[in-house]
Amino acid sequence: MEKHVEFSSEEQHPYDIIIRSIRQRLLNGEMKPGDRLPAERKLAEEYGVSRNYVREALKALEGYGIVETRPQSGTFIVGLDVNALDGIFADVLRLDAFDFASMVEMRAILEVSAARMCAQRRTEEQLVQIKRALDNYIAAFEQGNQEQVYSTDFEFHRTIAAGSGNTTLRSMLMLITPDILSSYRKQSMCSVADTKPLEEHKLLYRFIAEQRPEVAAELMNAHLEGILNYAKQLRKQSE
Amino acid sequence: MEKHVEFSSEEQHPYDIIIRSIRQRLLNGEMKPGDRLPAERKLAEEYGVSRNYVREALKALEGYGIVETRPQSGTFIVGLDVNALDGIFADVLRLDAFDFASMVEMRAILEVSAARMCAQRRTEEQLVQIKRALDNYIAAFEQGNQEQVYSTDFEFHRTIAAGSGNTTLRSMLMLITPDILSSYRKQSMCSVADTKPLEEHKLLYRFIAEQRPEVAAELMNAHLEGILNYAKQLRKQSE
DNA sequence: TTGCTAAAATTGGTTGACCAATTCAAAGTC
DNA sequence: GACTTTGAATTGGTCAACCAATTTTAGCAA
Repeated sequence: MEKHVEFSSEEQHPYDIIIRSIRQRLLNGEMKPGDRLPAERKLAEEYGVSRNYVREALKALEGYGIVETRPQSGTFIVGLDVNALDGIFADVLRLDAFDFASMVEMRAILEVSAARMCAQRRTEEQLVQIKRALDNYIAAFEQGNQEQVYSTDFEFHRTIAAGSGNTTLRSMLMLITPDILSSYRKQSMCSVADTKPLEEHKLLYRFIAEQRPEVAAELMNAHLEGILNYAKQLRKQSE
Repeated sequence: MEKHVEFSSEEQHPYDIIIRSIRQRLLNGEMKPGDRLPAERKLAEEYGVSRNYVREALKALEGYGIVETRPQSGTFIVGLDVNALDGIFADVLRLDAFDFASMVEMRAILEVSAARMCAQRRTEEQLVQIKRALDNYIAAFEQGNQEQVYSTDFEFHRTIAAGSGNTTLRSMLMLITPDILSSYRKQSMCSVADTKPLEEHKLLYRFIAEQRPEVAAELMNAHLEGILNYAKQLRKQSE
């Protein structure tokens, strides 16, 4: 293989190639759950890539629970059913291909749950932080700074997620929000001209302060409705 | 720094140290959103670690949308509000500390949504795959193989998530399920002796086949109720 | 002073080499 | 023959060095 050649957009990244290949070995029956897969050096040589890429790929697979790696011993396929494993593989390979419609839809589900749980369980300290985020949002609105509005809007929603008391929910929301934000920017959604979201944020804070879970959840749902409809349109278009 | 010293459980992994430090610089005001952070070599030298760890940490931060790295140019902090950025940092640092209660609670939220959406939108082909997973599950049950039951149960739920048509939902579920599964194993939950989940799976398949979203969602909720109660107990204990 | 050009320094991307822990099999012992 | 010992080979973990693209700077010309 040529040395020091950057990977053009046409050819796949070694990362993908390796993961796909390991998946193939599993489907072929060449390897079974529980087996130890070839050493990193071996894999690197087979695919004609550096060991770094192999390690990177294996690390990703480990993150998804497909393999376990024991130092100075080897990397092993976990003892799940082949079908189950293949399902995870499919997800790992597509993970960066989160389509926008799915993300937005998912955001709505998570945010509504977060609002409900936050109204139920928020501590006083968390409420203070939500209030602070709200104030920053209002200030950005009055200032008319579009970029600041995005940023503080994001922060407001994040504090609510934190107030849900569910660390997993919070992390998952964080996982998709940056992508969604950048999409908003491109499409110039949530213009600063529209004051409706501002009122909704204020009201949302009140419901959370008053600990009214269902009302808060409903309002959050309404708050994201515009975006949801947009997602539905996208879904229809792609059909 | 000593060479080739494995990191004991007491001292933190370089990965964490680097991320924490970058966060600190941001909070100090030493760096602002949009700034370029020091070169990888510089950071490596400062923290007395290898460049590998710096790159690993930066890659993680890039994955969470905190920084953007441009080849041969540098790594830049994205232009979000400082508060917003710090929120993400908190999540990145805690990500591997998904507490079990949160994960289980989250799983229930995701699975109920998945069941509903699956009943609405599943294609015929997806239905076939769900049926196949169900049959494997039943077979494992009759065979009395506990490990196989876990595995096929997991696969059944996965096919439903796939049938939801929402790739993000699917990926998120995949993200937490392995951890949950391993916890189940440790606690010997969902024993093969109990045939209730078996009946629920059969019924769930029927509702999805008949395209009855709300009933399917309700049943899924009931199906996970036992686990949810367990999570609530854990939450109370930790309070 | 201003604008342009080229070379030197800096950057992230990539690779090969080294390290200690583990594994495994052959030699040794009873 | 069964068990133990030992050392060589293999493993993942770590690090330093090299590469090409980019950025910065120094020099020169107008």
